[in-house]
Amino acid sequence: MLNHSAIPWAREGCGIGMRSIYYDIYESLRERIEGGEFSYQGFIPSEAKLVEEYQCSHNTLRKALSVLRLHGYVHPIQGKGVKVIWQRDMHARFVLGDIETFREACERNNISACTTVRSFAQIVADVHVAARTGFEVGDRLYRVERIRHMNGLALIYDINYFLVSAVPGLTPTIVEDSVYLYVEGTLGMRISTSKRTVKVEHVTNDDRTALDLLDYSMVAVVISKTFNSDGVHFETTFSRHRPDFFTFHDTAVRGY
Amino acid sequence: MLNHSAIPWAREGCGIGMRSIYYDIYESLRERIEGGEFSYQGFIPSEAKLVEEYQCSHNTLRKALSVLRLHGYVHPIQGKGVKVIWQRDMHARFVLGDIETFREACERNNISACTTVRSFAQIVADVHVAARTGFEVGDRLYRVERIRHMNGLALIYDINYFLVSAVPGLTPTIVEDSVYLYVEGTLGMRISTSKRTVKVEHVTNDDRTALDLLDYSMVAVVISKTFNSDGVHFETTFSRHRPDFFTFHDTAVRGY
DNA sequence: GCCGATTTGTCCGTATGTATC
DNA sequence: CGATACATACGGACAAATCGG
Repeated sequence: MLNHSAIPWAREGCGIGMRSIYYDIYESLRERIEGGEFSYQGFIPSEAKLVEEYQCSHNTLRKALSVLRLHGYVHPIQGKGVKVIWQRDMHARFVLGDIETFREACERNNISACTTVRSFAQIVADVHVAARTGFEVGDRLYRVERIRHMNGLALIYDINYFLVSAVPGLTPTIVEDSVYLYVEGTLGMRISTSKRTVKVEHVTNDDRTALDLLDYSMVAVVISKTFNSDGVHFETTFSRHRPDFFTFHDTAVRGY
Repeated sequence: MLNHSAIPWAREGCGIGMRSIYYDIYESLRERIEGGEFSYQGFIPSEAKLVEEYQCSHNTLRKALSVLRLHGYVHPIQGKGVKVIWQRDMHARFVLGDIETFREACERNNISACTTVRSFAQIVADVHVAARTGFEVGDRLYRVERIRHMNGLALIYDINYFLVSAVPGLTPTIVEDSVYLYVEGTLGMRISTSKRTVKVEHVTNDDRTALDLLDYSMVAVVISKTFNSDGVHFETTFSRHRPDFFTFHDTAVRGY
């Protein structure tokens, strides 16, 4: 079964899964919606019925519903019911945000993907780096450049900065595989919040040499600042995408 | 006082405000964080203390905290406390997403802003329009083109599609002022969920004539599908931004 | 290493308000 | 008006994580 989430740490097999009643109910209802049991613009059963069905409390079910709402699956209407507003997205070539990661999208489309490490170094943040990354001047950082390939095309150019004190023992080999597997698996670190910013920038000389850019003169840039379970900002990543392979999804909900 | 939210319907003066205890507490804590009472990486008072202070229940306070968390203000750590992870963003010229709208950003920077209507028409969705907007073939739609100016520069080119049955009586005059004021004020419609997609596209001939593009060859495009309080998809908007005046913010939280 | 105090996380049951039909 | 359904709020209970003695 698929886990539709672009947030790296939300993938299956990473870290400890969300074992809680409300999350299980959320996943169950999500699958029932995606499976077509409840159709677009239709209503799911009432809270009372679902409480009976899942044998849980009112509050627990409401928590599950609130997560469904935040992810854009349903829309509750006071006095009427909870309406389904999710539709399958037909023609998204490459989706970031709520949907899936680079690797997941590749797997789903049966596209061969691989990652190569362009550079790996330990640095100390100077004024310039600190301003760009949000770290403090003097912080020791790993600086990693990686290139994501799809079907032999270099399409994403990632520049990561990791706080050494939070992610000790990082190596080029680990980085070529999966940093999150190392961070959550070996180090046992939990990751929680990610603040992301999307911009559009002119291509740099590095972009030109790193990516298969055709004649594109600009790239989509996702700047992601990630916090671990201690609330420490331990990573900043600049993800530079060729425009035609870039899509970013987001759901905004009133009152949340 | 400022309401920092880019989601149009979350602005002050639109519709009925969020009058609830948990939301008042959320706003209070947000202001205390932004005001510097609690500093970055510091802890806010414990749940028990805040329950005492705000004279509310455990659960109500937790709801306020969950909203703070979803907005990227705090990070709770089990057994320790709730850590502040919000920092003031220094050098964002123009921010979309969680922060503010075009109009708000202009007001904040003391920049004169205005909107001009480029075209206004009623159409019936054909196969092409339906596929692009998510409406059904045959739906009657208002199609509106507007240009947002800052300091005399045409920087954003908005193409809106409104469902006529949901937003009857729309006129060019209303559209030049504020659609949301009309929709929420006059029609009394509540707006709830907005699904947004960010892409980067080549400039079109329309972009060239509508915007002051300098030598940019691409634009940032925000495609926004908005649902009203009945869960009906009533608007799709394509917002085409000059790249250097475009920033999109987002906060992703594990378990939500 | 253990224990107890503190703090957050989850869950339950209940009551009341508000909107829809 | 009453029945239904979602929204908010309260209070209590226990689990899990952290920290200090």
